[in-house]
Formats: sequence, C-alpha cells, structure tokens
Amino acid sequence: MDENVFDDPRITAIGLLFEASAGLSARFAAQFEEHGLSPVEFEVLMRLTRSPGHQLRMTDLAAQTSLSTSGVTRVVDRMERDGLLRRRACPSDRRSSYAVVTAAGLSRLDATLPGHLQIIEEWFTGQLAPAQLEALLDGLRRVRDAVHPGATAGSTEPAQAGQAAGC
Amino acid sequence: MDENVFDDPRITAIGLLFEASAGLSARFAAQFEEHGLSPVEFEVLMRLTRSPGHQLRMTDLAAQTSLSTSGVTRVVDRMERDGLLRRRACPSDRRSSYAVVTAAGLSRLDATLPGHLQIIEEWFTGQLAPAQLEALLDGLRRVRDAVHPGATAGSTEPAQAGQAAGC
DNA sequence: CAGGGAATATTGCTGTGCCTATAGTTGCTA
DNA sequence: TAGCAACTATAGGCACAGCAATATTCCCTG
Repeated sequence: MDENVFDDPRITAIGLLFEASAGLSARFAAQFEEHGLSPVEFEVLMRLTRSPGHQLRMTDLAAQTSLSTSGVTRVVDRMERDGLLRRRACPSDRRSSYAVVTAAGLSRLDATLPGHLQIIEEWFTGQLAPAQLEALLDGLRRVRDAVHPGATAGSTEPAQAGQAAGC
Repeated sequence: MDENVFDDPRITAIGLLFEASAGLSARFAAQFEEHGLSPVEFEVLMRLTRSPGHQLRMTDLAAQTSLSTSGVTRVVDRMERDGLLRRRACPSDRRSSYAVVTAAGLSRLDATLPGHLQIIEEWFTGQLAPAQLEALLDGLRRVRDAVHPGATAGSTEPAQAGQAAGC
C-alpha cells in the first residue's frame, strides 16, 4: 500500500479536528467528575434545563442526546437515584413519562457551569483572536450543516421536539 | 439559575465543535463497518501501518491511541483472531511484545482508506474554500497545541514512542 | 550477585451503552 | 365495538473499555 497516505492533507485535517475535540472532552470530563457528574449526565442536565419547564419526554431526550432510548432509561435511573432528576407521568398520554430536573439537579448544574465555561475560555475560545475564532466557527458551522446530524446533537437549536402532544 | 447561559457564545462554540466532530465520526463508523472494522480497529491499523516495520509495542500503541493498555490487549486480541494483526515477541525485552500488521490487515486498510478519504473530502475539507479551510485548521492546530494531549492522540506526529529499546 | 523498584502485558471486576424483545397505551378503521 | 398498527418505556443479553491487581522481566544499586 501507499505509505504516503498518512501525509494526505485530509488525514491531517481530520486528525486535527479529532485531537482538539478529544483533548477538550478530556478536560471537561475531569471537571465534571469534580462535581460528581459524568459527561452524559451533564449533557442530560443541560438539555433538560434549557427545555421549557426543565423537562423533556424520554424519547425527546434520547433524540437530543447521542443516547438511545434504553440508554436514556438507564441514565435517568441513575440520576433519579442521585436525586438530580425525577420522573413525572404525562397526564395526557400514559405511554410517555417526563424527566424533570429537581432543585438539586439545578444547583448541581449551577455549581458545574462556571468551571465548565472557564475551561472553554481557557483552552478554546481564549486561545484564538476574535477574527480567528469567528473563522473557525464559520467553518465548523458549515461542516455541521453539511453532515447534518439533525437530532443527533442540536446543541444550538432546541431541536423542536416534534409534537410535545400538548402534554 | 441563569437561563441565559445557554446563549453564552462559549456554549455555542463548543457545541459546534462537538456536533461537527460527532457527525463526522458517525459517517466514518458507518463506512468502517462496511469493511468489518470498528473505529478503534481502524485507528489501530493506521497507527501500526504508519510505524516503521508496521509494528508497535503494546504500550506505545496504547499511548498513540486513546486506549488504555488493557484496552489495547483486548483490541489486539480481537484483531489477531481476525487475522489483521499478529503478536511478535520482542527478542531483547521479554516483557514487551509487538503488534504487527499482517498482509490481510494491510489489504483491509487499503480497501477502507479510499472511502474514508472520500468522506473527509465530501463532508469536511470539500465543504470549505481553501482559505476558509486553512483558517479552520489554524484554529484547530492552536487549540490542539493548547490542550496538548501529548500522547493521547499525536496524529500528525508519530509521538516518538520514547525509546523503542532498540528492539 | 542478590534484592528492590520500575516497567510490561494480561486478567478479573465493574460500569455503561446498544440491540432486541416485551409490555402497556393510543389512535385509526372496519 | 373489536382489532390492528404505531408508539413509548423498560428489561435482558451482549460487547467493550477502564481500573486495580497480578505475574513476569528488566535495571540499578549495594
């Protein structure tokens, strides 16, 4: 095989993207752990808290995170056991149940967020001049739109959880 | 808590980075699967193949991937069972063993790479004008250097596996 | 050259997530 | 009204990775 593929600019580019991403993930995970949260728990807490009423149906939560529905079941199990979340039956559709952030969950997120933002600032946004950051974000935005993960991770967009069935 | 943190530009930025990264990962995984490889198996194959002699000590392989040493043990187990790799004892240090890419492993990588590069081109590098791409890569490079994962994922750098002990 | 500390790979245990199957619910249709 | 397909959440089985413990080997020092 051609040994020079490793010098292919495409390989270099994707390597950079993944290295930067993985490095930041590791920083985040360490800080989350200081507050007794795993990365996915933090993500769940964020998604729920930014949703109206601090709640979301299990299915919608799965759609907004990278978890499957069964994965959501178990994460919510753990977080409910730890008092961060609480299940609430949907009155109009007995199939559905909501995951609701508790006061403890909110304060946990409150405690975690400042450090989280500080890490982003220190290792990412603060590393770049404003124009440079803007260029990078533009590029990422374009790639994001192209790859179009849709519900996979609509971070900036609430992902319009379809029809909340008026619950 | 302050509901407006979700509009914080830092949150938006990190969301973009992760969405783009996750979207591409998903594309890659699907293509790897067509060739019977998992993402980590592909990474192992790449790391080994780009190394002198198409081989690496287990420890060095762990340092160059995001796996722990025990993780490497098991991945190499699977890949050896599938005939993609082969263990070779280090003659000068009986503690060490090498993972060596077999001919089957090389041809598997050969079969997988074109599609891989095409995906990168289609969803990443090809989405951006040359100047835009360069700006994005500059930014990523700076973030990568800042977060400095070192051995975690030295994609562009062979990571100078310390001292190969002259094996 | 004997012994202690470092290095290397492996194994058991545990945690976590996905896939599939299952049970309950809803809404549509004959 | 009864039946049926779609939807929702959960449970069981499986795969996989990390951590800690273990056995072996190496290297350095006395």
